[in-house]
Amino acid sequence: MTGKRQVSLSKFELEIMEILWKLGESSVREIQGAIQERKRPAYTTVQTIFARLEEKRAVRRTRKIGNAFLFEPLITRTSVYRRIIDDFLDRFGGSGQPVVARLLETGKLTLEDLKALEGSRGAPGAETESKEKGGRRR
Amino acid sequence: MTGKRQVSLSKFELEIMEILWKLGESSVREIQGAIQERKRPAYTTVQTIFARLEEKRAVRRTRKIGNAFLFEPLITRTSVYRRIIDDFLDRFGGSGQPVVARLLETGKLTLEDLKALEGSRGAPGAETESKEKGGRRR
DNA sequence: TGGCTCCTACTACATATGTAGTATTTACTC
DNA sequence: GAGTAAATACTACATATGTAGTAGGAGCCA
Repeated sequence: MTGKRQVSLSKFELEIMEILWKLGESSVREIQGAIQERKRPAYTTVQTIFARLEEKRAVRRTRKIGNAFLFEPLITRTSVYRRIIDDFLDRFGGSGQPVVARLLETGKLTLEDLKALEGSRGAPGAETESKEKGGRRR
Repeated sequence: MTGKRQVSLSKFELEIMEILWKLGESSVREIQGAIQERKRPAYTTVQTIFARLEEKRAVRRTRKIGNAFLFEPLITRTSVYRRIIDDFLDRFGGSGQPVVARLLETGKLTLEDLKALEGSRGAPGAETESKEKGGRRR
């Protein structure tokens, strides 16, 4: 492989990326506006994050509308998830058991989810990537 | 509740705590010695971490042996796990699905684990706390 | 008691991250 | 073309974290 170095995103960077993945090509203003009002940071703060995301090669400028740039993601949500999850699991000595236990405990994961996952297990091509549609609850 | 504020530990701090939970009351030297040689940091580095863990009320000094202090954990492994896992899940909008998918994908979680977890689900008192004995593989 | 060794207390410093201000520049409107 | 609004580019700064050096005190051995 040529480039494709594993980017690691901070919490806030990830939030910005989530919105960008959802909205697609967007301006800083649009992204900022899409953040929940309660936690909406200053415009320049979002801008700073974009600058950092550019450095990390996570996004790039596509074109200019008026005097504002539009950005688009350069990395997939799945690849980022992978990285974060793997990093995370490392901290637990590699076993996912406690994680899943906690997931069930808090209801973040249901038995139906488990069943579904068990079923898809081993089906070639049924990678995480194909599951991105999964409804996100909260 | 009086105190018991949620402590958040950094990656390295957690590693130190893991060793301390395993060995119980220990000196800085013992902890440092227990770290894999390949990644063993300077003695004073471990000491610095202990100072920070003290500030965070995660450990405390018990007594002195020779001119060295002994430390013991003040927080449980489970409570820390809870915190880390919850923080982590927050980043995913709350759904654990992709996490478990990735766990299965990498083999960090087996179908047997899932089955076991499914079984224990709903059994009152069968909280994560009671599972700390679970063998950690790596 | 004089050293030598080991430990503790402090200080230091780079990088990452959250957060935002200021100075310039760019575009559009008259 | 001049004015104004909005973006960009650059700078700044606090906190967290990884990492370790240095100075000075405590114990122990001869």
